[in-house]
Amino acid sequence: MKREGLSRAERLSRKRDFERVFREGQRLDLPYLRVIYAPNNCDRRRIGFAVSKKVGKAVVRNRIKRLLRETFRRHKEIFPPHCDFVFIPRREVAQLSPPEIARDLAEAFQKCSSGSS
RNA sequence: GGGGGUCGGUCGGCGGUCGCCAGAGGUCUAAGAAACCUCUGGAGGAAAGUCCGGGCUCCACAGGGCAGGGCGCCGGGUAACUCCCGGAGGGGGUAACCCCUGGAAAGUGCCACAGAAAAGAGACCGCCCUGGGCCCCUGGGCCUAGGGUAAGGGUGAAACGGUGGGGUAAGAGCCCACCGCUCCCUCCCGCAAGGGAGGGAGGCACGGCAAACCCCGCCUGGAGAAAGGCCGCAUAGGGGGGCGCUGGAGGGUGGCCCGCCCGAAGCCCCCGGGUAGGCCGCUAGAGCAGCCGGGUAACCGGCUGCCUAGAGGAAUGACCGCCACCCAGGGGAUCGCAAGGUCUCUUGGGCACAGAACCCGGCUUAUGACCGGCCCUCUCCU
RNA sequence: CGGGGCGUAGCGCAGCCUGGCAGCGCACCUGCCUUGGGAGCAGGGGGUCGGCGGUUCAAAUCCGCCCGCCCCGA
Repeated sequence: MKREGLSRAERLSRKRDFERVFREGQRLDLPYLRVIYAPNNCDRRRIGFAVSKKVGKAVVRNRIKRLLRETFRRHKEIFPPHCDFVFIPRREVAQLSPPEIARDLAEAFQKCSSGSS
């Protein structure tokens, strides 16, 4: 598999996958983004989106998903392995760039893992 | 040159790094899947809102009536339309041009406030006549009762033709002339809505609102791609209730009735329980481009060429560089008396609205900028 | 994909169907009462009727289009 690729196998596409993450997952909050993640039993990280219509029109929602997908694709190493992630963004995400989001997420995951260990 | 009207077109280009979706081919493999490689294709004029109209699919056929809903000058276009084109009448604008459209002499209803009166008119003030009383006194004034009067005043969005004359106690289409209006007839033009001309009748009746009920005419069965079809899995069987067992329960998707069809022994409802995975539908079509022909036009016909996203928790992207385009500031060159124009360099900023979810035709709404055609108007020069 | 509801004063709501006055409660302001406050009493101010058009003499109300919020069904 390509290191910086993002194929369909790396995405969540079933209602029951989403429901499992929401039910069993941990929360990670940024001012502009909430990530819920839970361990899965496959050998890779998978992502999914829950973007409310309140965030914006279809163009804005699509842009947010693309930015977050790009962030994940370029910086998979900062995410915990063997987990499913659901991103719940706020509208401010549309104004950010992938490196900024990656920096904030890396910091947050760092703090989270050091706090739990 | 300025302002305006109208019709149409375009959505930036090139390159780089890392990626996404679909299809085809290949590598690998016993085969398939996965993975990887190559090639090709990959958002819009509104893809939007979901406001109309169709196609398609299912409901036996999509049949009749009622209810409900929609539309409304005339003719044409179309698969169809509430859309489009052409015309008619009315209104607005100097004009190009734009906007509006059945019936109020079938009925019902409403027209607040103000005003005397608001719709088969109406007497508040005023004007006039008559009776009575009082006052100055051959005439009038004031008060009062009855009557006449729609010319004048004032109210209102709206007050039941206008001007002039006759007439009268005062007035009034009461009568007359002209203008306006209504109805009828004939002729001409037009498919028609309607227009024009001529003649006749009528003193004039018919206020407004149907985006109030309504009347008239026309259209309209229902649901929607989670339509629908195939495969797989499941439909175990627990509890309660109802109606039937042979001219018949019940069912066949929309409100009712009829009709029609299925249904001969079971069927229906509620609680509880189970399922919600894959494939097809899914993109070649009222298709797009060019040319020719018909038509004032919308549009139609013929020929040739082309294949142009099709998928899900959702692809068409992220970040750079260069060049275009627009705006603002500064520098230079040049034309000009000047305002300013043209070219060039540079700095900064801008480059909208918006993302296919079965497919088309429209409507509506959101939008930065550029390009082009035609037309109107004002100003200047020759 | 289909359907429904709401938007009126700072807040919560009537009025809309059947068109002419925009109203109610709480809150706010002023005065009285009280040593002061609260309560009470009396008086008062405040609304582009979500926006833009249209019909009408007249629109919160009727008819279009748009905006925002909320809720259903498959």
